[in-house]
Amino acid sequence: MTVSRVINTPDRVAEATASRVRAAIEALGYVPNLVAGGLSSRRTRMIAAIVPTIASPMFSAPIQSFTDTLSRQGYHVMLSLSGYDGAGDEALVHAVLARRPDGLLLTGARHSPDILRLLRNAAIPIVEIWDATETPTDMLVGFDHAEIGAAVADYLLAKGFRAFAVLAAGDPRATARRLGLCERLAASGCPILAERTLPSPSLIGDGRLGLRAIIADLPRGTAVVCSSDLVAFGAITEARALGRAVPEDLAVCGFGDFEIGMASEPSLTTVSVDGPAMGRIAAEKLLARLAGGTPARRTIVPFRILPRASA
Amino acid sequence: MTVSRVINTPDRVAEATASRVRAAIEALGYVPNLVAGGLSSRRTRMIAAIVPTIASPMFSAPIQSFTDTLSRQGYHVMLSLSGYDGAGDEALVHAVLARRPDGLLLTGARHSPDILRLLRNAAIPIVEIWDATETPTDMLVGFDHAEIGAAVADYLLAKGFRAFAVLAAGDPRATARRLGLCERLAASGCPILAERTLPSPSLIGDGRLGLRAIIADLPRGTAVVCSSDLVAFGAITEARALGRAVPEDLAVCGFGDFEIGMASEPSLTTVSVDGPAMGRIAAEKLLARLAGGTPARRTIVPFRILPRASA
DNA sequence: TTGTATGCGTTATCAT
DNA sequence: ATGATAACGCATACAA
Repeated sequence: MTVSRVINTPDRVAEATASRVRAAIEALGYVPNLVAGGLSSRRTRMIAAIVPTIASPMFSAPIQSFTDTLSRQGYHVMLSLSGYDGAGDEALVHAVLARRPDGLLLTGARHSPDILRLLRNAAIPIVEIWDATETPTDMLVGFDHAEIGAAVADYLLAKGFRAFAVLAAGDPRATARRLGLCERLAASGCPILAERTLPSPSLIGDGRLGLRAIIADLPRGTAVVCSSDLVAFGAITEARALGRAVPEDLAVCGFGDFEIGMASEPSLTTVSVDGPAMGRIAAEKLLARLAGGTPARRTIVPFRILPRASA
Repeated sequence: MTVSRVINTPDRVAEATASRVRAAIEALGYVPNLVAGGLSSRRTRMIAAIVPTIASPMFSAPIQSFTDTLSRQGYHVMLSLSGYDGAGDEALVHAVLARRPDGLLLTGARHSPDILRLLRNAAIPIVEIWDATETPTDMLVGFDHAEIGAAVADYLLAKGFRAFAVLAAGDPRATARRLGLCERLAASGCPILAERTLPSPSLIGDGRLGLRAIIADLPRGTAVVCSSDLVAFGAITEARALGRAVPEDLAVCGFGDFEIGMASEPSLTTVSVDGPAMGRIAAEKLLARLAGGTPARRTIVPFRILPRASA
């Protein structure tokens, strides 16, 4: 018990005793067992995070800052990669909760009833990122993808574009952006000349292949809206390889403000969303709750369209 | 005890009993507590991984496949990001070992004596990646960075280049590649006209800035060797922006075979190392040991130079 | 300031 | 095939 106090609440131990204990700890190479500590105290000081993948900056950036923020407060992050297909999600959540994390980060806010039941029974703080439902499971930090799609439409319409094509991944968030875009374009009477669904996560190569598949249908002056900067970079690369000038002949708009967009030639018009901030805020919400506070249930992070050279 | 058997060794339970137990599990929403299980069995079924960052594909790719491989076998991965400065590494390892992981993945094979003592006392399988020392702490999967540097030198010398510049990050592995390169070039009597140390992890922007800083010193025909494809992509971008043709005027060579190199214009000559394979093999080594086997202590993954358009 | 008793929720082991 | 008992290594609560 005295050893436990030396480690966790050194103030409550006489300095003479504490230094004897520390000497013994050093001599023995003692490493406290947090598994036992977690069982006893019912606090594991561990946070679980479930994201589809870390192979895309869309998730590696928030997870990086999420982990950084939590580890500064003595928490560890258990990372689980769910993929995009949704199969096995319930088993994954079950397995994660079996570790008794003190808190949980989830991607997206739509879950099956079975998963919701698991989450509620777990009775731990949960933060969902990358989405902006009005009714989060617990807490949320994200934004409205449909709104972004509409904003992109408005931007391109204001720039004078009247013909459009879409290269978008099929996951829920990319789909929401696509629908927001298409709805706004339809309301303006503008046609979608071609549309192509890409895999999630989509890479540069998917953008190249996607553009190649539709380019014959795209007259001069078409704006190609892409679901990520990687896709957009691929689309630009392919368009130029096929002799179509960007933006004079084809315009391209991305999403995510990844570093590649700034170095692209021409530089990439895109939507900036602060991924690292999302991860940090998610961590802060969990920490606040674990400290007994009541952080805002719902934080909408700003986005803004970055007009650059490609559209 | 019967519940435990239904969950872990269902074969040893009568089917009638098992189904009653399963019904109760379902009715109660019971989720087993792996913290208690781990304490009792002294197996946490958790593997810890320590890498500098996941913001670079250099590490996110291996970690992705490492995690995938382990989770298929019922293991969870606890991810810790160490940064590159080395400060706090001992505290980090200590904190990680306090969770009693069944195995550990580390980046690199050089550790302080204090850390080595911690690792040995932990008495768990350890696999080090991205390095190729002859004397791994336990197991290792990686390659010899100095050898890669020398191979790049040979390739460029064979292509006829006689003037060189280096844009390399300062971390131990990038440094090893740089030294291997410079040694070989020195042996061939070729000068390094300019050299620039970049931050770790280096991004596209670092490549741009780095090249801009040295470009005045680079005559036509210089080969610029970069410590990653991101740096190389930045260097190409900057060179072209400054009116220097690639590869006719300046040649550029990268490292890592990231996707961006294929889409780059001109396409990027680089060194291909199979990051996902490294992560998978690391996971397989740990799994083999945990299953009582004796996998090879040391696996060297192949690399090869990919001659493309930029050099 | 330090020490003692107890319980956290499992699994290993032995008994039936 | 199932049950009983005793750890596992800490932290909580209380006592001294």
